[in-house]
Amino acid sequence: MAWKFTSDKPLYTQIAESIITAVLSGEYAPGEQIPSVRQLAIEAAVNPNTIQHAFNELENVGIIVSKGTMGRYVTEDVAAIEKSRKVMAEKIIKKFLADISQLEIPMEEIISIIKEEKI
Amino acid sequence: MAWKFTSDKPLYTQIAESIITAVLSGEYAPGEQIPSVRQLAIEAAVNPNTIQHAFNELENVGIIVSKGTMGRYVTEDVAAIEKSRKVMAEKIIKKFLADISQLEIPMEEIISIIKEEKI
Amino acid sequence: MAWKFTSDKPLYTQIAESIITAVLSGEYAPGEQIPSVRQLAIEAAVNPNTIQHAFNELENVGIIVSKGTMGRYVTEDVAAIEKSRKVMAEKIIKKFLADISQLEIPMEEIISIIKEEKI
Amino acid sequence: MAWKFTSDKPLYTQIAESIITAVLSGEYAPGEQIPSVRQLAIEAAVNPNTIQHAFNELENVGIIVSKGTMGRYVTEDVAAIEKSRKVMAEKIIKKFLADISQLEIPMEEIISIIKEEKI
DNA sequence: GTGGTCTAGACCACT
DNA sequence: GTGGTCTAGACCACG
Repeated sequence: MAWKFTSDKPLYTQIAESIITAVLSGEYAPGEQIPSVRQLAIEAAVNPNTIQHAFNELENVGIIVSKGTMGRYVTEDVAAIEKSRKVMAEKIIKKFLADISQLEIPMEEIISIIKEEKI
Repeated sequence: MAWKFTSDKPLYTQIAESIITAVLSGEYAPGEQIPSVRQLAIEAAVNPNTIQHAFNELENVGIIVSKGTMGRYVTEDVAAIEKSRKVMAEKIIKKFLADISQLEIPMEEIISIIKEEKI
Repeated sequence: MAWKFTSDKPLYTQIAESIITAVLSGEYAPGEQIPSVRQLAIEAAVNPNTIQHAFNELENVGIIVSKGTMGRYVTEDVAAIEKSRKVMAEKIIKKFLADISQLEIPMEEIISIIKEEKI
Repeated sequence: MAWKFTSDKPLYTQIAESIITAVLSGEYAPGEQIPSVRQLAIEAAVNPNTIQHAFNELENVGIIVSKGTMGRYVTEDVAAIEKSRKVMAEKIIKKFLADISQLEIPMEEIISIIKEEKI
């Protein structure tokens, strides 16, 4: 896990996103235990409260589940993970389209720029 | 100008974006005078300082120029406007790609979703 | 007289400076009558008040003298003109040195840049 | 930091310039944390908003960066600092030449005056 | 009436 | 305690 932070988003959001990425990419498998708050806090060199906040977000989304004193685990519900992926994708794409449409640029041009950038 | 605000972004940002849109779409022509701070404040039902803040951002970008007591005007430098459009588009697209790439979704799928949404 | 205005300084200052330049360059000779407020206002396409304001500044500096209903004239006191030139030069240079010294750039470099720019 | 203000320029400009000077002279090192808005406000005996305004200018120039609730820092990008120095120098020199050229004083004389003043 | 600056004071999110 | 946003209200220079 690479812990690099920017300042355009809250820390806890960035941490949550990192973990989501790890789950979606399979780095954290379904049902696998997630490192503890304290351990992650040390790893990422942030305040434990921040990790806690990130975990709360992830539980709300349903990507991780807390088993009380036994720690937190990636949900075993693979469908839930896939659904999260879709929901997030739609959210991001919707925001993107809302933003970009203000610029009055033809759709084909946008797509061609995307393809270029992606190379 | 429709003045509907959300709470996910600062007011002054949303106002600045509205004006940018108006300029890029040609609603405000190059060299045209822009409504005064106080007038926009009333229209948008916000504090004049907030409008001023928005205008400052636009001046930094170079889209509008202040002529002191004679009011504010859309820049006559059409190239500057076009450049702003490009710069902003790249910024938005870059952010989008950074966000979406975390989800590990194949590029073709992303583009097809974009096309669908856009319809 | 070329009447182009920028917005970084008040109009009346720019007009006063234009007239000073005309005097210092000899375009307006010592003792020569200066165009009337109304005439200059039309020429420069500005409000007569603005010209008036500029004239006041110039009278304070002593570069022009009012002869009541007979109009305004460039002072015949050539020494006064020369003195104005020096005073203004020193003022400008002082401000320049104050500004540039903040940047901690060696003097020789500054002078060499000036010489380059001037070419 | 000596907090003496004149009234020919806005407070926030003077504050911004003070900080720039501190950065360019190395008093504030790259990556170093800058005193908080509130603290500077007390030190300089001005309203926090005024400090904030000054900081905004500096962020636009790229000399300082905000890390959200973790405070503001001098940019670690030394090249950015050097670039700012150059850009500002050119701006000041350009303005100076524009001002001084109106007085129709030979270049050599100007330079000699500068050298004298500087002594 | 126009832009611009400044103050005082409040509220919010984040750590 | 940190930055950030917003309001309300005041004052100034300019035309």
